[in-house]
Amino acid sequence: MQGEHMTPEDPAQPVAATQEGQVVAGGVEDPDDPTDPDLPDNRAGGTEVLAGAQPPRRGLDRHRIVSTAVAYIDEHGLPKLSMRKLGKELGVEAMALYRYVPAREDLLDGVVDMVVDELYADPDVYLEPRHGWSDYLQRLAHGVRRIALAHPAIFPLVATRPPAAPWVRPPLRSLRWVESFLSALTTHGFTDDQAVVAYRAYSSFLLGHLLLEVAQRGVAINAIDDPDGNPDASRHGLAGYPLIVRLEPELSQDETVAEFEESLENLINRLADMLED
Amino acid sequence: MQGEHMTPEDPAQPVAATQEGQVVAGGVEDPDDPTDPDLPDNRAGGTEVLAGAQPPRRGLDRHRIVSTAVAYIDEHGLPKLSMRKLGKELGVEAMALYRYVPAREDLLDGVVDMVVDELYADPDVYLEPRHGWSDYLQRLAHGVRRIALAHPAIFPLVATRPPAAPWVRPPLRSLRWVESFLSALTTHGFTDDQAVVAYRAYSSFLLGHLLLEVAQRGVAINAIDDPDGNPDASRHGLAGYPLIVRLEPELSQDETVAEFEESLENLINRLADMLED
DNA sequence: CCGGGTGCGTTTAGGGTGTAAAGGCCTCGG
DNA sequence: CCGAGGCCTTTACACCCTAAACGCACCCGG
Repeated sequence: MQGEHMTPEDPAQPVAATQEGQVVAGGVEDPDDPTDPDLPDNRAGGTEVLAGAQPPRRGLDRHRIVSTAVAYIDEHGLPKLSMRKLGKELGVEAMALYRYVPAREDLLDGVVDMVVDELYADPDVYLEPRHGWSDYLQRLAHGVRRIALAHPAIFPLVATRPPAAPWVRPPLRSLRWVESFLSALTTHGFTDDQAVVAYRAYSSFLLGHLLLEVAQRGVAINAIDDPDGNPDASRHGLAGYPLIVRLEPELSQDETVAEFEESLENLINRLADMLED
Repeated sequence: MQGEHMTPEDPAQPVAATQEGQVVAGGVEDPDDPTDPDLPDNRAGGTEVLAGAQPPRRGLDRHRIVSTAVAYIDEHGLPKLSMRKLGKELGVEAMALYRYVPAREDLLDGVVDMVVDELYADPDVYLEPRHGWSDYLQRLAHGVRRIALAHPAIFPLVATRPPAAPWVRPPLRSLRWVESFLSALTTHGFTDDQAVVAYRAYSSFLLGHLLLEVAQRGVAINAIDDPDGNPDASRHGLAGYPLIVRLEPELSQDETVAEFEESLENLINRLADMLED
């Protein structure tokens, strides 16, 4: 769009300048932007975490259960997951799962943890900052975004589920990443207080943006899955909302990539300003 | 995601002390900051959205059902709500509800809508900007925050549930507020594009921040509700995280009010800058 | 006055869910 | 060879959502 100031601090930005700008005419919303580098389909390295052995082997263990649950939720959505279905998926009776998983709630915790742990397998995200703190934040944000887009049905759980360390405000799932974050900042000029402030601002921005993005994506996907949604049906009671009607082209445009980039950059700039004071 | 706040029928009550309220000590501070103006207990005026007739009258209608559901979720948490329980609450069999509510999912939509509609009853939030656009944004943000804090167990639904107009990106629940937002900005110097950009940035900031805040609040409340949480248990595997341990005082401090204020102000400044270019 | 709708709540029923408890099978170590 | 676990299945219970049929009380036109 317009003003596009990258952080001058680090020319080796992991993400090239977003210059998609081109939009499919007719206001049609195609959620799969082929230029979005965080979309799973556009990822180069085939990082298939789930080693789907097609024949339902007889070896049952917690990891296999949880990863099957992840795949099942990815495919059918969270509400469809039940112990019985998951058992069937594994060629086993529901009760067998209870030898490895104490309860359904616990299973969901495991699902969240496993998905969050995909960050460790992401070659573009470093646990330790190698090219400065702002590069670190950029990479981490895109890594988390990749996870969100890869598991849109699971990501809301990350935000909703009670966290591991309740006394961390705001709480995030992975203590290891909190530690990594704080370390990256405190070793790069941030005071303790500044690092904590930065952590709060960063995590709430990231969560909010991705949750919204995933929600709208889920809707689009649901619409495909469940094609009773007449496209004109949503336009029904729009009589009283002239501005929404007028701005429909802009509103229905998928600017999530650009908006994400811009907000992230702004946040980082804000943190940089904080550093100078 | 448990809630413990009563419906604000009687705001004159000071901090509500739960009967089983053995206060859990430990690192978690008291989440009820008596200086936070958005907390329901610190609110002055009476916002009696829920007309709760104490005796279970025989008149059944959709509004009464939904508002009872809101109260029930506020008190017992979302997972405890079932048609049977809600029926019992209303002195009626579960199936009776189906004359007014097509299904449970629909009921939850109604719950979200009712909670969002509390904005209209908020005397401090104007549908039209009276003191400039930035005052409008401030008031709106605090109004939404008040709702989130009044219904911590319900607010995650607002973010999670598929929206009314899927083609609005990002989608928010209330078309009326989207319209109001766009109107406020476009009549105060914003171009159409700028207004849409502002809408995106604003809504994702607000959602992210409040979701995080409500989640951490829910945790603290859960700890009271369900006192199996040994305060030392959270400190279990903290051996490998020296920074978290060192920054524990800062991290466990409840800075949500200040952080909210600061982020909101920063966002508004950013929008103001956009206006000048 | 009456008799049939009509609105509203209840009963019944069927399939689904989480999970506690007990029962079978099969493979090991002594 | 035999007992002991480990691993999975069976059974059972309580609860869930909801479709369908049923009663009951009212109202309203004849």
